[in-house]
Amino acid sequence: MEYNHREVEARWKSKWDQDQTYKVSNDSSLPKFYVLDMFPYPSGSGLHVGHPLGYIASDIIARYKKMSGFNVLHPMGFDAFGLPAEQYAIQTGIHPAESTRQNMQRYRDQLHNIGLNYDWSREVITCQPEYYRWTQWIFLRLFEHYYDTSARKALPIARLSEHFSKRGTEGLTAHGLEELEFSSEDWQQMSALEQADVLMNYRLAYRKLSYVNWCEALGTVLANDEIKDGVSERGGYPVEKKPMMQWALRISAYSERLLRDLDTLEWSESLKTMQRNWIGKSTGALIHFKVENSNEAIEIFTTRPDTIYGVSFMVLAPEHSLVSSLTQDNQKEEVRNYLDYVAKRSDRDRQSDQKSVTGVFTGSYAINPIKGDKIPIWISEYVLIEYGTGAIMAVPGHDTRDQAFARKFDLPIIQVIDQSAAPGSSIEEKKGTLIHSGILDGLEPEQAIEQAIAEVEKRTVGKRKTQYRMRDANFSRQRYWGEPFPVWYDQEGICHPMKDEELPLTLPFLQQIQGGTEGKSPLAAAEDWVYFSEGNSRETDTMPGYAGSSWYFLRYMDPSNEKEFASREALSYWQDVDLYIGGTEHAVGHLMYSRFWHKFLYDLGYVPTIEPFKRLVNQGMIQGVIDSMALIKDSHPPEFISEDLVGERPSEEIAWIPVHKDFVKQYGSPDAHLDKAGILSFIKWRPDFEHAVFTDKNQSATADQLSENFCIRTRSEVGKMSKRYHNVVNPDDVVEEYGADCFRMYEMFLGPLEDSKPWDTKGINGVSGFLKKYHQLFYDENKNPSLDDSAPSKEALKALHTCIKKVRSDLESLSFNTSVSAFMICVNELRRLQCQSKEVLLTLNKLLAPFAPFITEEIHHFYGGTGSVHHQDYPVQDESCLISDEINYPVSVNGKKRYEWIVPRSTPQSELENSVLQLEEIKKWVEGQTIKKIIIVPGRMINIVI
RNA sequence: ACCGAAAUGGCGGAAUUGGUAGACGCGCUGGACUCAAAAUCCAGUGACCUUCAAAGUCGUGUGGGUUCGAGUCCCACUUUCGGUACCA
Repeated sequence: MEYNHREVEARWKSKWDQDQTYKVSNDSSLPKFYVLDMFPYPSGSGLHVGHPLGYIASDIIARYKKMSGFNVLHPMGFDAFGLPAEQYAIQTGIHPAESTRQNMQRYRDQLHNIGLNYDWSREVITCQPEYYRWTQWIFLRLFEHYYDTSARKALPIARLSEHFSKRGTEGLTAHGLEELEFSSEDWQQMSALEQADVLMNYRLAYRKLSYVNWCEALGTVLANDEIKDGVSERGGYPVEKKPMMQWALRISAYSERLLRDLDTLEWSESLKTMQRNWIGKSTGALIHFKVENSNEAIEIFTTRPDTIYGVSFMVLAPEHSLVSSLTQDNQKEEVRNYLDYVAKRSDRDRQSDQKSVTGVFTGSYAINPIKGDKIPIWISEYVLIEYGTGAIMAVPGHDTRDQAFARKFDLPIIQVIDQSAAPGSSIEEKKGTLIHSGILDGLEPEQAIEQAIAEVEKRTVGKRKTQYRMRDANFSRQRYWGEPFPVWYDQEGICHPMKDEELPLTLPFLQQIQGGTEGKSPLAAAEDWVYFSEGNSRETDTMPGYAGSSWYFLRYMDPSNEKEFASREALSYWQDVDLYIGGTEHAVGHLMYSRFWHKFLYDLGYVPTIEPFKRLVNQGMIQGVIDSMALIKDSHPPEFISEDLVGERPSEEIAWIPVHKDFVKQYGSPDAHLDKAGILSFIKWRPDFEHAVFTDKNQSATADQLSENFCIRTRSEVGKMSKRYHNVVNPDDVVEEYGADCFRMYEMFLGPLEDSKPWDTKGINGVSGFLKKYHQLFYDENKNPSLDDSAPSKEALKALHTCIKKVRSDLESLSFNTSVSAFMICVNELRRLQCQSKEVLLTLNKLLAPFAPFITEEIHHFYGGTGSVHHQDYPVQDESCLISDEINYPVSVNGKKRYEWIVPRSTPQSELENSVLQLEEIKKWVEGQTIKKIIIVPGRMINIVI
């Protein structure tokens, strides 16, 4: 009998909705388990087959845990504020709220189709005022707190004002941007604005001058990503580094805790390493270098104070505040030209392009505070203003970048460590003995570092410092589609928080969304909203995408609470996320910000755990294949040629035009090409190429004149699946053709969850065939039950329990691909055995339920099961069914396998050793040789060494 | 450039602590059924050598190393993917 997935799946989908099969209660005596997916941004191209990979995995785990006796929270929502909706609005005039609403509905339908067991009543949407009210509320808490370095936690800012009025900055233990020093009298005499500025220096949410990539033509700030060769990727407009007052979050205050608490998490070592490197803790010294003939000093941070005698020049970042004052008249022109050049380069370019070393001399000199010599001060793009102090002491003898710079500009390279005793070590390794280094001579680098720090501290020209690479997070966006800041500025420019009861501050509706000029945000256009009362004005920047996503997992615990972001009871029951699954692209950004917010909320006593995500797994990306046709540049009429004809043509003569995947024959294979029909579809899609000429091996003609056997090959590359490349594969199409069960199992079967892999539908027939065979086990030709109550055979029980054991251990390690193959092996075996035992097959049906929720629910009810199959107990293996009486030993000679030897399990080792040499197949290999030893690994293998 | 990951048949991938490389599936080849095709079922399928078979040799990105034994551990490299702070 044929299994009709369309009918069965539609029926159970609505039955599950109706019965609220997946509704989760906070009121339960059962132990909790919280499985979370990274919620999607609802983009205009819909869900593609890559998204569900992680969702299916978490769904299987959620169902498995539920069947194992847990109360499982498995929610879904939308990260609904974001740039694409805003850009779409600018292009089309459709309001982001509207396009986002439509996209979300499409996503919901798609997710529903896959049979995911979300409790949709807990849906969280970041762009809704009911939600972002609490995002704003958390922002106000950040604004109202500072980080106390002694208490090692966030404390109310009011304590600071109190401290200042009593003692000034004396004994201050607050994490600040700049080190300030003033007395209590100074504080009393400050104006309200001055006091506000001082406090701003310590708030966890604060305003500071930051550099952004400003594009005047687009009226917006750009990400480094959006800049190519110094101009905007979109439109090719000039981009400049512009200083602007921006909100920032003081994540740097939490560096040490973010670093230390990584040890408590069940995350992959590689991911923890990435976070550790991102935090980038390093110890060293801050050292001041006086500028010759000036009162100025340059502050630098170095991890290698031991090499201070090797400093032969200093380098400032081009944006460094001392650049203009240190530039001598005769260098002015050159410096200005250089700054113009640097302004056009992104941070990425500046770091990655290390072959072309650039820089300019300021004309000024600094004095080495230990050695006392005079050294030139240069400016170079390889020093970044955002890292450290934005200035370095250059030691070309022991730093490769400094060395490249010294070579290029012919500056002295001084060796201060004799590394001859450690051959093969790089110049940067801390191996050898200090030389030419005065008081440090003869020391090893590690000792010399300590000695040098002691020396600079003694001379009060510097001090020991632990530095973190992680910078404070920029929290302002000059965008419309984001959370408004719940603050306002008075006439003096003092920033005031709104009251909690005034929240939410809703985003005003703008008919036209436009980038401003000179850094103004689109919200500036909503004048009634901005100037809400006489002399006062609102902040016109909005919060970035990660604001809403930094705490959404807490809201799922109590999504409709209007009094709190979540109740104490809900928080104390659900605690934290037990398993979090999402893409590796969030490895540092989102995961670091969420951890920071969570720790802050912990400090304030709102959440019970120090970390939000106990176990985390990054699923790999499912990539698409991007097919492009070769267009000869500047050809008239435009000429496309087959990929195999491109041959030796220089790459600058060819433009690669992406082709919609639906036009491509043999899509995803090495033989991918367009035939005549494909070309006709292509010109219908791209009418601008209507008169183009297409050339393959045999002919060259316009579209309508092509012969039937025409074949133009395309270039295929693996890349992101995205609307931009016209290669999005919609899960709905796969579900329609093969069913959700099949789609789910096929995605899992593709390979390990954590690996990236290109999408390919070719193998899906294997899983589809499996489900058909599975179905046939339960039904005879007349749709009647084919199972009975007969006692199962020993072989059938062994097949079943082998499968249970494998699947259970695979579920714990999230190895879904091998559990699918375990099911295949089991079903093949039970078919071969013609097993008709209810005991075996209905147990197998429960085992498969988390993977294939529809077909198993159908079978469960067909055999009179009550309730949902998804509420049954998950099968447990019976080890006694698994033991075999024989062992199959591979017998190797010198590590090369020569024979397979089956012996009874009970054979003692001594007997194995004696009789293995009597085997005919082994004798011929060892005859006449001296046997050195025989290695027997019990139950595993035997190796004879000669 | 820096940080992280990956590389195994024609393809996706499998392989407890180092212990039978290629499970499972796709594809392909041959056969059965059929007038024929599709579907289904059965058998074969890493490469080389060999008339066939048996047997053998080689084989997990490249080059070295450790070991009785290396896909797995160590060193050096190549390529691809993700991230690098305003894409999400």
